[in-house]
Amino acid sequence: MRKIDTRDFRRATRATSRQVNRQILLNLVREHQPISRADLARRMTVGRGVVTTLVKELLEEGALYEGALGDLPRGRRPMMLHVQTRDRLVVAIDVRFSRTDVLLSDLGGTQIALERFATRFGPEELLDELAIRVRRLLRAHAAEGRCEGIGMVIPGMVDRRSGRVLNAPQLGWRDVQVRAGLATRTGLPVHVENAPAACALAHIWLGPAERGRGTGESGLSGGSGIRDFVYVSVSDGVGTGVVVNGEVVRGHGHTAGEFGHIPISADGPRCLCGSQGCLEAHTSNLATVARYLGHELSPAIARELLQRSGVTVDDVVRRAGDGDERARDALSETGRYLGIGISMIVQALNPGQIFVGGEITGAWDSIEPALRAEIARRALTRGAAETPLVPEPAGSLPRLRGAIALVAAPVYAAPQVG
Amino acid sequence: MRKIDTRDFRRATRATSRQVNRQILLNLVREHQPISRADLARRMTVGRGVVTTLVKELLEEGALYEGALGDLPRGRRPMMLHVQTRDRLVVAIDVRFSRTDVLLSDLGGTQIALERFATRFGPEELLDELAIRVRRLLRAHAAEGRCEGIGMVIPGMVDRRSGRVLNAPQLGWRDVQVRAGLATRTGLPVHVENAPAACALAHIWLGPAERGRGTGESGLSGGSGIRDFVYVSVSDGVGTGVVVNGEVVRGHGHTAGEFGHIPISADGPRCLCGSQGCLEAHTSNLATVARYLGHELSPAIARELLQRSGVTVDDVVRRAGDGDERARDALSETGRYLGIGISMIVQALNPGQIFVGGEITGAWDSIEPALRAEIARRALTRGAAETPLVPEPAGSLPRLRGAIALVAAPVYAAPQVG
DNA sequence: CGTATCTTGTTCGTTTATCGAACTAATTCG
DNA sequence: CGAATTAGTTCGATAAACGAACAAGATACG
Repeated sequence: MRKIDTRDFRRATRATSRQVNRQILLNLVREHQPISRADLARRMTVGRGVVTTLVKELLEEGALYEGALGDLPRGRRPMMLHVQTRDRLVVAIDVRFSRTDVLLSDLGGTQIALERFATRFGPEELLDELAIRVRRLLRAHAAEGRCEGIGMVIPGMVDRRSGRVLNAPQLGWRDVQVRAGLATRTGLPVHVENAPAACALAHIWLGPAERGRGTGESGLSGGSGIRDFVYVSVSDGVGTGVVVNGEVVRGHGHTAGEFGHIPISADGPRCLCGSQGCLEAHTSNLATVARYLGHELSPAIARELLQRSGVTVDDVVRRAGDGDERARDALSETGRYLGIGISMIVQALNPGQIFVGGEITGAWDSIEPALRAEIARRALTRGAAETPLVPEPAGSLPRLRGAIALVAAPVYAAPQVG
Repeated sequence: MRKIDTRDFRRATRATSRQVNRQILLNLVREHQPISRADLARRMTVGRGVVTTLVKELLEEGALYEGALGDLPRGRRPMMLHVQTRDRLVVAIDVRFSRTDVLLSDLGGTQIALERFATRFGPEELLDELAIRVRRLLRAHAAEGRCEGIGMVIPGMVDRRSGRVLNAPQLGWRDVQVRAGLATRTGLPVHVENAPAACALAHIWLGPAERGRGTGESGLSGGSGIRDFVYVSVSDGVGTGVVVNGEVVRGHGHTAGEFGHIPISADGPRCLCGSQGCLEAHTSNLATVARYLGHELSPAIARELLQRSGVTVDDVVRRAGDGDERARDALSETGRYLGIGISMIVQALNPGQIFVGGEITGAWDSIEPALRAEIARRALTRGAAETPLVPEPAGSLPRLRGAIALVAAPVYAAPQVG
């Protein structure tokens, strides 16, 4: 029931049908591999002849490969098909205040090599440094012809289409053309996105991060299958990625998902954004640590306090695990405030699932009860009250997975038609 | 960048290309009529031959008709095309606590006949009554073969796919199969939807209501062109319809858009939903009248108070227009609270436009300044702060227009592919 | 008035997709 | 070994876009 945009539509040409079916087939293999041609034909309710020609095309392009023969009780044994991810590489970049991560990975999310360095705050200097490291990384792994592109996530507002960073307060950037700068330096296609939005994208395309990571089999099983969910990222800031109908919502001015700055109390602590009582001011890592130290202060004062005390969120999480009651209470209170914010998301968008990412998920048993209680208390329906909550530990590098998804998504996405 | 749903996808068949192009063409005529075949070919960047065959098909189906010859400086004069709306009728039904409206209209939204009657709260009784009235209405206007379907809007949660009302507190309905009941009684296709979501749908497909309504030319110009917006309906309850990428968002459990029950104050008035300080508790018509009468009470008490005083929102709006300072202050305060709620919508979804519907728009000059100020104060970007606000008076029957859109949308929507 | 020019709309042969039936290949069962 | 069964390929039929040629209807200009 989508309206056709008469200013910007895509007409069906002779090749469109094939493109659509090709992409459906590719995704069926992705989510059901290993799978035979005959099985694909049955799932697509199409003759096996069509599958033969589509698969031949995809094999020639290197998008699929033939594996072993399958087993059947009777008849000829089928040739099993797989998606090719090993020879299709991605450079994922995560820029943050404290440091910048550069990861060489394959399209399935399997990590190959990870580098870290102190972020340079001048955009040109950072891009120069990144270009050098990307070239070196690709050469070191003989990956120069096999890299499909660069995905880059930024803590701030990004115009994904033009590849411009609109405003990243943590980096002090405003209106910076990142895509063109890095693309000309490296000769690779570059995708830039806001970090929480990219994390949500990773859950669409790569599924939730595995606990026992590093397995040979990739995480390319194709995500949770739920097409309406919200990813809540809790770290220095609090941001969200909103997914509706299998697509990330970016809004009219590329600033959708800024749930971090909705007010949840009229007289709460002052926030960096200038407002008061924002969700972020109550639930960021800074707020949690300040609360642990016995203060509910404005971030400017809290930041100073923290530097003096030297306590980090990871410390609070660890002490909670060791049974420190004050740490558990501080985290539980963060969970309660987070619940107030998330209950608004539930009422506004009725997502099928909510992912929570960040360091505090390390103390999920301190967070979850208060969070769940607050959502249940405010929900209007039983279904909304029971919206599944899924924690994602910061150790699984969700932002880098988001950067990978930026490159993977266009490879597997539905062609735009209409 | 949409992910293909491998559990529920639509494969491209031989007919798909044509269906897509047919629908694009239909929408181009809809939004640019009168328009010639040659113009359509240029806009679609396709040969005129394709347009000829597509148009022939649409003419035979009665979706288009040929009008007069156009004028050109040189060359053969083009035959102008129009969409057929006059001979394609719709029955629109708006069920509310106070009354039920039944409207016979055409696909373009031009009203033909309107009936009103007291709502019967038994679902079966109401459906019986509706079936009788629909049949009578169609016979009286010799429209029995020309009716495309029935659109019905409900104040409550609706599963649009199955046509069930999940929960409508105002009517006291729970789990009522409305669609099947009315379809078998009338023999017509029936579409059921939550009222604010339908109002949003009307803005997608019919555009904003005209001030000087009743003009011969229909409102089928095709909407505002903005594909991300929110419709906020303020009446007995406060609800919203959320539109992302030209499509209404319904959520995982069909309850998206319940912004009315997000909390905007911790110690605010108690709401009918059981919670406290909900947006609805601060901004519903009930709340506005109570505030005018000098109380900020829970709705249960307020309802009784109102019945004793006999004052309605329309009275408050009228008195504000006459210069009553107390009325203006009460409405301004409603605007301020509405601004708090809407600023959350702006931060969450960054819509390109916000429509406000309901009786209080009759005193827009009392509402708007406080509303605008609150949004600007909380917005994170200049673009968000300047999000256009568009009032829609209750007199333009937005809910009935929503019901019409329920029938019109599937006729013109993009075919689902992928 | 006659002719060149220009634009609209139709027709028709070419290419390329799905569709479906026939065919070959590989395997198990009796 | 032969019948039955399943996988995968091939090939002719059909229907769509594509593109060039053509007819129809209008103006401009001698």
